[in-house]
Amino acid sequence: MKYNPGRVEKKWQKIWDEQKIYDIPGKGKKFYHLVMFPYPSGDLHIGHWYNFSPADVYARKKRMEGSRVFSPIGFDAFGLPAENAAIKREIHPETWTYENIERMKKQLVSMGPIYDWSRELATCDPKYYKWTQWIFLQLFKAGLAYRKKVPANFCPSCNTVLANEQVVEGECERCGCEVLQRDIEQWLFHIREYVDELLSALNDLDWPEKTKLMQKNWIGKSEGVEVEFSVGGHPLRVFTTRPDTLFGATYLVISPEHPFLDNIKRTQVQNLEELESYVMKARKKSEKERTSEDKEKTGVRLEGVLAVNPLSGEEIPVFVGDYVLLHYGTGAIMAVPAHDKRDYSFAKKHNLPIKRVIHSASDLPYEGEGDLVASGEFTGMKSSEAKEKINQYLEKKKKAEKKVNYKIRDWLVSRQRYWGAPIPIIYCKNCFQKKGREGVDYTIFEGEDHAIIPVEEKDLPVVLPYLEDFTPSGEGRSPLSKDKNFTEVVCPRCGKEAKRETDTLDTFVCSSWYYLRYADPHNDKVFADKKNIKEWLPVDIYIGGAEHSVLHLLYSRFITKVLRDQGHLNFHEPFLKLRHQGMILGPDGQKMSKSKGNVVDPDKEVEKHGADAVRMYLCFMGPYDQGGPWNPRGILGVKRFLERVWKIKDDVKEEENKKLEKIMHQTVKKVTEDIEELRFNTAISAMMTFLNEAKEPGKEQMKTFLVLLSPFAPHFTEEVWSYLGFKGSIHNQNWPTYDLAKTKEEVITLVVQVNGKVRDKIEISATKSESQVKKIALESEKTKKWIDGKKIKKVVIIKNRLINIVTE
RNA sequence: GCCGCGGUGGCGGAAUCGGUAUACGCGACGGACUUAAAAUCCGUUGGGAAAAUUCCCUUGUGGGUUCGAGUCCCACCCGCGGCACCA
Repeated sequence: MKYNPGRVEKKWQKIWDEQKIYDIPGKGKKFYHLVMFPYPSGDLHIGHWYNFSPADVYARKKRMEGSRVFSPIGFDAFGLPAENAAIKREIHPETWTYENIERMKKQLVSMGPIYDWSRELATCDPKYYKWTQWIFLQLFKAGLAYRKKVPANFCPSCNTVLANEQVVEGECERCGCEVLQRDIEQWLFHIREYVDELLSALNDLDWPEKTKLMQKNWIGKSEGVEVEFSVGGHPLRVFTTRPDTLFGATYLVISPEHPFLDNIKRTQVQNLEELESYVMKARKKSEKERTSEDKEKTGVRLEGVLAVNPLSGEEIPVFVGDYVLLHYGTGAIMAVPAHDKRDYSFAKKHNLPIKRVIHSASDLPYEGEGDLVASGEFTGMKSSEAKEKINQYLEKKKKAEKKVNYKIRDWLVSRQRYWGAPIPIIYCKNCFQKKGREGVDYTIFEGEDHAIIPVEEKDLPVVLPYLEDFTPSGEGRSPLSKDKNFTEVVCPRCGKEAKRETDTLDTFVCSSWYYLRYADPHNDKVFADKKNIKEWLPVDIYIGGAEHSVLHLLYSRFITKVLRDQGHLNFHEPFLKLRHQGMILGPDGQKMSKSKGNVVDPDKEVEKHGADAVRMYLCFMGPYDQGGPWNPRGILGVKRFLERVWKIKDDVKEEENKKLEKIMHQTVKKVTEDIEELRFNTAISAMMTFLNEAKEPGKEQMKTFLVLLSPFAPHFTEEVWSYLGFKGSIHNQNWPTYDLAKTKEEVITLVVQVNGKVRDKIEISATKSESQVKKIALESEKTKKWIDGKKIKKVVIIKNRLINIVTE
């Protein structure tokens, strides 16, 4: 009879659940095994399966090796798609989200994973986001959360702030209106405070080098100098990493938003109209447009304004150009067209002088270092020396200061949206009037000065009200601003009328600490009890997509460090070991998408072949971190493999099959090592090789083989296990061990090479000495033919593998 | 443009420290079983020459190091991912 996965899988899932066989045992070394929790977007797709099922193989093997494996799951449940679905399909975001969670849970169960459902969480649950809000308050109290005007994409027709994703080619995705950049008072986290540690601590992490490098580049530390120019009589600082090229600075460029412009605009700039229209235009462009390589670098010269180079005393023109960004460096640059390609193309376009100050044989622009030319008293020095000397010279004159700049910006955490955790802040006009600007945090809210009052911890959570109408409010405010019951509150400080913050938190805040909550998900006194944190954290292995290499992983590291500094945690890094899975492509080798019609539906595959076959095929198709195309026929290979195991269960003999002893030990070794390194594909091929040899296995051999297979095909192996009358659940067996001595071959194939070319292969005993090997090789008829009277120059012997005879 | 990763049969891929290239699987071809087909089982399967023993070629391209290179070095070509006027 053929194996019937549909019936068998459901049967065992029910039994495992009833008997709670995956409950964490009391003994053993703790092992926190984490997968990136899914966003409940609708259905579990094949990418989720690719993250979760090979990860589950790993967890199961660790468990059988005796670790207390903790493998929780939950849902990253706040976010924009819920709101979009709500508006499109007239279903409340909450209903939509929870319906999706229910469906996805069933699909997750169908994979047969060992998840501990008693610890399931969803970030949109008030019991969860109470602590997200609490974490916000910790940052606020530590001075790490602050308000600032930040430009946002704004659609003037919908009157709403748009996410980057909602801006399509500079237009609003809903109404097609041109999107503007508009400054809005928003909340930010001061992640820059932690950059040095975020950077240096990367070294100790067992993460892919690629991911570490991406974080490093994202932080983007660069050491340089701020140099003061005199512009129209006013001091203006520029940041440069190349003070050695100062003599080559032929103009300055200032960012269009730079407040410095106010100093000189009215009094000195002769082409004010041109300038203002340029600034207006620049404000419409997104940062991407401004900074795109293929777009021309635009700018407007400030007529009537000159800058004085502090080193050469030379007077040079000044431009406003949108390729200079306000938030990086000082928002102004000295342009050295001979030695910077962006300045070079700008200079070419505006016909500005290009002055070489670094000697090199190559064409301009030359961005490397070298000997200085045409640089006054610094001429002839090397770049490195000139940097020092020029710094010293300018520092003495108080015209320069060493500075470290970072590319990373502070973390913008407020969102003008409904489906998120409300920011636990109250704005009080009365408190501001009473205390004034001294001794109180204040901000502009609804156009007036207000004191910023954090919600009292005892009043958490600030519950997201159930709105019927969650369309944007207009004026770029969150839909929450329309609910007076929510916005109108009593100030916890003075007891007078006050207003609630209506922005919600970025979902990255919610997902930056969920791995802590799993340790103690039902606690309503603290975010997680210290004892539980100590029991499980930090995470021993974290498995998920490479698309989170920067944001999620960096934010989680930051929050961990903040909570540590507030005395709530005593470790430094949340994820000790990190691994990424690759991406599953459609059968055509393209990214899966509905429009291409190449989407693989895991539910259908499970129905056709069984969850075990899907799990195994995902493991087998290629290296885990590379992913690859789904081949609908490929899954038949692993399915046939399982069918063949199903057949040999009836050929199992009481006695051991001596012929299988060596390959058995080899297979145990290979599968054990490969799973540890997440090389699931080669682990499976080793089991296939074993099965190809294994006719009439002994009872113990069959047991061992089934246990090796059980992490991959948990339902199937449990069924065979029980069919053969073995006791208990296969999943509570110990992981098999092997004897290294018994994996060794007694007879090896000696490869005989003459001058590096294989000329013969001879079966010999592995115990032969080097001189015996040499004798055998030289006596071979096939070898003799190639040596044939030539003088032997050299013989190289690699033990138990190869001999290379080198002739004249 | 910069950074990172990769390029091996018809296809997915394997190959420890530089030591038998193409394991394992898919597909294809031939055979067994069957009235037939599916399923299953057995065999063949990198390319070329030859009746055959056998020989030559082959890991994107071209060079190099080495007794020996898929693996190391240099240059180039192609594909994928990330970042991007970052001064």
